[in-house]
Amino acid sequence: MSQLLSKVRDVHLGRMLLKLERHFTRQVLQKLAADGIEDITLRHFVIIPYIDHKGIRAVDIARQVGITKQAVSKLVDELVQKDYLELKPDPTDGRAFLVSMSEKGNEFLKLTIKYTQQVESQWCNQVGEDDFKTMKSAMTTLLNNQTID
Amino acid sequence: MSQLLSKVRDVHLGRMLLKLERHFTRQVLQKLAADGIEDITLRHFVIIPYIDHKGIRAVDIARQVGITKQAVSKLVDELVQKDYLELKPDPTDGRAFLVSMSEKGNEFLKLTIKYTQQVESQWCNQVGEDDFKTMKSAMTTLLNNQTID
DNA sequence: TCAACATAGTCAGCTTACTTGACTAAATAT
DNA sequence: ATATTTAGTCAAGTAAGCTGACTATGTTGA
Repeated sequence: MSQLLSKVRDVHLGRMLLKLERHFTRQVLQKLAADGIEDITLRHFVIIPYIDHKGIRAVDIARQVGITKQAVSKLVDELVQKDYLELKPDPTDGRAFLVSMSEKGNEFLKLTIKYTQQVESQWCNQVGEDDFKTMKSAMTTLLNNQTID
Repeated sequence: MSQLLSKVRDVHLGRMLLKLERHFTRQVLQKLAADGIEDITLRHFVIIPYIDHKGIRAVDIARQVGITKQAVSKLVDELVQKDYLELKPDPTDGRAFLVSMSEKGNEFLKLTIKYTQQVESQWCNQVGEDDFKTMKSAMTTLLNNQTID
């Protein structure tokens, strides 16, 4: 029995993924906080990669991220209030708004990219470049194979 | 700018980890549900690997899992109520209880091990055995390197 | 061409999975 | 023996979503 148990402990991939994600997030947030950015969490960052200069509708963010439009609406609201995002009415649809980056948003984005990359290269050093690349490409394959939202 | 954005989208490891974890969990739960087990979530399963036949105190589970003793207490309560776990007073400490597996708990555990392994081998087939092994060992290294709770 | 349906976004309230804080009772340390 | 720490509980708060009901536009097909 205790052999079974130790198997679970070591092998359980879901748990490993969860722990790693938590750690990754924590590290990036620490770096951001060190720069005085504490009004944003990586939760907000979940929608940021889907926003470009052309503008995107909340519903389209929701679809791509895989969360409800209500959740997106809340995130966008918060980010607009904090001046990271801007809203413009969609000229082609009277119901919709186009979400785009503000000046401040672009600055934040650059910083975040820098920091996520820093954490990644730290991790890369820890496991070696070859293995890190293999890990990431395996993860990419898995993500592409299963239809995730 | 849009190049930067696409970089974030592709590269952001934290997001990949989160999505994969979500998918892994969902798949295992589906298999359990197909067996009629719907009163347990992988949230519960988070503490289960730390429980053995000798018994363990809630506080020690909390320390190892990295959540509060209150959260553990709630999880244990639920699992005791559903008959997966048993509690015995700790003979060496009048304040403490020892948490251990019940019959039903052991059955559930075996099933869960089977299913997590099934999902893993599915994933393994998708990326190839070599890459899968590399991925997992890289993840293990990363988890061991950072002091996670 | 207008009635029927679909879609974008909002508001409200629920849920999950924790957290922090305050407490009791037992153990340990000085 | 008294002070401090520790195990577990109770209560309330919080984060980050969800579902459901709604309004205001937009699209479609009989």
